[in-house]
Amino acid sequence: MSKLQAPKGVSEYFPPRSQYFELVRETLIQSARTAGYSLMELPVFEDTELFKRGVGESTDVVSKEMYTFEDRGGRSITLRPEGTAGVMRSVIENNLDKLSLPIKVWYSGAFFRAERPQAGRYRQFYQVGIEAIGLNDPEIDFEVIAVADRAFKKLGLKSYRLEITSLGDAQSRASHRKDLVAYISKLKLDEGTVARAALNPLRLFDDKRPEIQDAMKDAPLLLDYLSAESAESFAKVQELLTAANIAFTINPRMVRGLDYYTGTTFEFVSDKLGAQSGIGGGGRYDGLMAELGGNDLSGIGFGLGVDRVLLACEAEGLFDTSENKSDLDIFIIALSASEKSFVSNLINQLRDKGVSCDMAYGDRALKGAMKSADKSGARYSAVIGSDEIKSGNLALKDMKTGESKEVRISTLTAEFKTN
RNA sequence: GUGGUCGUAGCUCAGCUGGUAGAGCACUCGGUUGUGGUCCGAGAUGUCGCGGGUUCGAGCCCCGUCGAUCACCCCA
Repeated sequence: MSKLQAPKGVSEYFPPRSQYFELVRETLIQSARTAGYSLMELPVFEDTELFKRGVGESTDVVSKEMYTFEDRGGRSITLRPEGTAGVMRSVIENNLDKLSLPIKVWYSGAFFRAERPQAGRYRQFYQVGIEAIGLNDPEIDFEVIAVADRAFKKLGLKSYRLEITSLGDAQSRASHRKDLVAYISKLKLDEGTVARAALNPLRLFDDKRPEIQDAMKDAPLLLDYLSAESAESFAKVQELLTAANIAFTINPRMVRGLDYYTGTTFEFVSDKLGAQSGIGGGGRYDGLMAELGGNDLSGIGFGLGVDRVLLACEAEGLFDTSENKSDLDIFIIALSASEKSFVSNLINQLRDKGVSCDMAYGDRALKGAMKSADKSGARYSAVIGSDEIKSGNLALKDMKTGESKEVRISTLTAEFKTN
């Protein structure tokens, strides 16, 4: 008999670390809210067809990483491997694009990919993403990138870089692809690599093996094939980033794993994380909405990996784990069993008024109870015995300074109002 | 999916060439009458990931399995 354990490759967050997970996620979301994005809460499973058509059957994500199963009604269901396809489906289904454009939404939640796990690569992982749908303005491209960058800076992240490129429009890609395929056909490659190149020749740019990188050294770059329009738009995005003091490098060899990307494409990479270093990425996706049966609207968005951003923050030592972080205003101790119900009642009333508080449960001696007060991280503590109940006063002790002052129990709430 | 490394108390780890387990931190209690964080003392804790095998005997050897981890692949 084996003991129960979590399925392979899932990440779990519990105290005390969960507070940092929450902080990271909230900071990412807050940045989106600040820029006018609204919540989109979507199902974690969708019709398998959505991802096949949206993400692309040639991608690894769809061809070998999806959690697909049949439900009891015989439908093929897939646990969402990414967020954009679901958002587009919902936008189309609910006619959101009939309202004013762009539609700006954010989402947050769990995503699923059946990969071999590794630090920073989980089978269930968390993303915060935004989508701006309906307009193709370089200003929006800039906005999306800036929302991500602002969140990272707010968290205090420093050791990361932004890489951008443009995948151009359909015409740009078609003419480049022709030359690239011709170039690759002259290379001596192993079978698997040839197969990958056949699906998407751009993928070879991303191969980390030195011999492939060497072979691709002189390959034609998509950036050199950009149409005048695409080039102009890409230049504008760079101009806006520069003006906003957002450092970036142009990486003409950057490849994204999802097939729907077009135009401006970007990736945030931490250099503290080893192999799974992408902490977020995104890009424009012309044609995705039409492919899914909607109007032919352009869109751009990103997905940020909450797990990885957390890992990056920890690697940069941004969280002081030595300090007791807590929202508690006060921790109250009943001196003996006879005062326990009085204290229980008191903290219940304090909570009604919005004061966050806790009490010493169990039958610990005063010393032990003080220890739990200390560990709770509460700002103040108070002991209540028969004297306090008789006089109606208690000694409010500041846990940082050790000083205490007399306060009437009936007006205790007032002590915390100002905070 | 491919290859490598690892898996011992809640945590971090030690355990010599096989003789049935330890340290630090954390935890609980105490250092006389109602106040924590330092100090001192005492105490509890493990089916040594799981299942087989070799052996008189295995935490140490072999096989399998589960999980983690590193790289590839891929990506958040």
